[in-house]
Amino acid sequence: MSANYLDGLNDRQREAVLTLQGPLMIIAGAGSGKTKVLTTRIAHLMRNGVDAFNILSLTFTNKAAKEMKERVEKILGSNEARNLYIGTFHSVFARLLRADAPKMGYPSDFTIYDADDAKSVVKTIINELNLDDKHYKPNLVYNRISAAKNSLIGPEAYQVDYYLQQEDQRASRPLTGKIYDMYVKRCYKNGAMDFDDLLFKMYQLLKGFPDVLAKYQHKFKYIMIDEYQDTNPAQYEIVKLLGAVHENICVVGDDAQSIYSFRGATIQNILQFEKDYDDVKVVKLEQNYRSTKSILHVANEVISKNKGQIEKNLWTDNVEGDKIKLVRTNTDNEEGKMVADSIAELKLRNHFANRDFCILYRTNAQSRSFEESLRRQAIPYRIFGGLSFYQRKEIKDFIAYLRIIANSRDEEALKRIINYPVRGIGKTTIEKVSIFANDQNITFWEVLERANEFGFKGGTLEAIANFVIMIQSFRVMLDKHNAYEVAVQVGKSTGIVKELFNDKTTEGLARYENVQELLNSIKEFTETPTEDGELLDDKSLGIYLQQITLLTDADNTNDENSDVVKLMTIHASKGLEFPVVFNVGLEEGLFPSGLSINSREELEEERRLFYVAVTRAKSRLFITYANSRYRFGQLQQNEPSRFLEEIPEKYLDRSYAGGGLRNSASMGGGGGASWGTMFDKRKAPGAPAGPSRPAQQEPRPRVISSPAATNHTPSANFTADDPANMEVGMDVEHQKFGFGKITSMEGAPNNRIATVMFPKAGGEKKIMLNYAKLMIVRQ
DNA sequence: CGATCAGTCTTTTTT
DNA sequence: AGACTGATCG
Repeated sequence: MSANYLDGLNDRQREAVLTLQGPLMIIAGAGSGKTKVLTTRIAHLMRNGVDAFNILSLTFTNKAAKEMKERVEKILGSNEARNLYIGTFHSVFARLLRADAPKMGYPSDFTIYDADDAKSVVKTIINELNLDDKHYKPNLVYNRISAAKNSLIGPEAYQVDYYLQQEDQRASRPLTGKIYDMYVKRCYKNGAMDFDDLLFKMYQLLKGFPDVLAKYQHKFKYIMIDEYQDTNPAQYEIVKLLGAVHENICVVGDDAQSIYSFRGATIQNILQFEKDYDDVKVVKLEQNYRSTKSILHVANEVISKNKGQIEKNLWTDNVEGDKIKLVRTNTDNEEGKMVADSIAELKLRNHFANRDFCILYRTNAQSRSFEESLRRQAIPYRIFGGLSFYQRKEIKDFIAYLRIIANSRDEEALKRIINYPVRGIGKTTIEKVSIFANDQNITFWEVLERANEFGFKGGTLEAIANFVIMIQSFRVMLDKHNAYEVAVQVGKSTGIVKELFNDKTTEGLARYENVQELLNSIKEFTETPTEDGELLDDKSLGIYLQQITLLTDADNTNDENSDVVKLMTIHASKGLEFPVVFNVGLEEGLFPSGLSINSREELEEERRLFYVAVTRAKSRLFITYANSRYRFGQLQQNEPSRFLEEIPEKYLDRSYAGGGLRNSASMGGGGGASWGTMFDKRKAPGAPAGPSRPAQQEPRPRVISSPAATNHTPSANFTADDPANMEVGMDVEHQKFGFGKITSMEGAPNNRIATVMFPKAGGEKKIMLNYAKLMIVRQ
């Protein structure tokens, strides 16, 4: 009865929680207790008589939604919270669309295409138009389509939009609009929506069907939106429509943490919220409960370099804490080693657990050197992001069967498994089916069903017929059996499970286990009733498929009890916090990304990203960068990131050498051979080697290949030397060309080109030192 | 038809 | 360096 859940709030937080009516904007600085405010506010609404069914709460990740629901339940001490409409934009809209999709000609259990499926459709269309897919890159075209949808521009509008047409002309891809048009029609024919459709179609539904709009306007009397700074125009318009009647809209966000513009998000949504409604109340949460003063100082300094922010002053009562440790290494591998050594040492000296550490990088590709070094130290780790469980090949293959069972129009799924496992339906046949389907304007599946009418004969016809019968038998089964039982049957009938079981390689074993895990997850799903008690029987398969498509890696694998070091991109770390954070790869071209330094807007977004990275840390923060690293197979020399210059020297500790076990960062510069790590990396293949393959107890990292990818090098101790040290007259070794002598040298200091005489490899060759790997044999 | 191999191309972040 | 594609051979 008593509202003692209000007791733990500070004044600002309480004000936000108590403001229930009218438009409200909460500017929530990093670590300011945003989730607490959101959940308490929902609880407070419910305590004040608002029915959970009338509250819509949109979050950025599924995990955040789940967490909020649990916390509301805890505050209220009841399970009423299960009736809240809470989830990501995409998952909530998918659920709403299920009810009304037929109004727009889609099946209610429409398939949701993930980015891979969507790109595949785009590619098919590009090929059908006989366009060169090297000019019309499916990726680029798809991104363009995606951006259009997120701005609510349909194919018709796209093709008459002067500005967009100009852009496509300039990129010499004038037919992009045409592809867009065909893409939309093809998805429709396939009974499928892509990620962006979940927003676009939702908008069209509300716009095109006033009764539906009225229904939801009435239903959602209170709307809350988290991470508002990362919403796009489509989301903005939908929210505006839904909230138009009651105007009880509460948005929460932090303009300083807007990092998703590449996905169509626009920071303008939050900057202009005050102008969108009359009498907007603004509450700023400025007290940070997460980080030390040192960390917060750095964060504030960094973000102050951006222009046009909502004014705020983030402060904390926490201790001063250690200075930020700034560490420079020679190479990316040394960076990895330094981080792993430091983790080992901190565990030893300060009794940190593995789970207290997080390594944050700008791009997924950077994980490699950390994986290697952590393995060498036998420190268990887990990579978040990248492929989600459901995007692994073996899982996607299996799921493709379920998809085609649930929706016979799903051409992408069909093409994926029509010949997996091999059953004699090859490329030529698929091509033919495709052409018939397009000509007759029927689905791929229908052509298969009526294969004899289209002139297929002999073995091919038989193979098709058997396939069709098998899929039909699964569909029949679905009437009396749940999704799990059908899935098990699929595994049996197709022979997939058996095939994987018989593959005794490490990868094969992992794949087999993954499929078993998939079956378990289906079982769990079929045995758990939905939130609003929806009956699951016949529809369950379609709903299951829709849900898993919207899951990300970070959503489902976040078991707090596993004690592992976490690795992820900064984007993926949004909303999380860790006692010790390593922010790595602070180099020009990498962070800020070389693709984002050409406009003020892009650069500022990179800076916000850095701000996000810094504010993830609770007590200790390391920032690292390397003089050189391999990128796309080439050795690159990098300048330190410009962001580092923006941090006042007084907040930095540059003396940290890394782990204390060995000084891995012998300050580059002059002197020839240095590099403490030069030798331990490549224990010659035959050498007795210590823990050559540690970490058996690893928490099953994703299926990664080759633990110790040893290059088959001419010399056992081959090491690429720093180009800066090379001079005319030196004897050198090249991985491919063998031994040679440098006869002359040219080019700019940072891009030197050596002419090398290789007696055994056809004489003189010009070698770009930044790219090729040369080792100095004799100076 | 399908598996293997060499040659080509990429080059940010993700619901 | 790694993924992907196209060509070649069984």
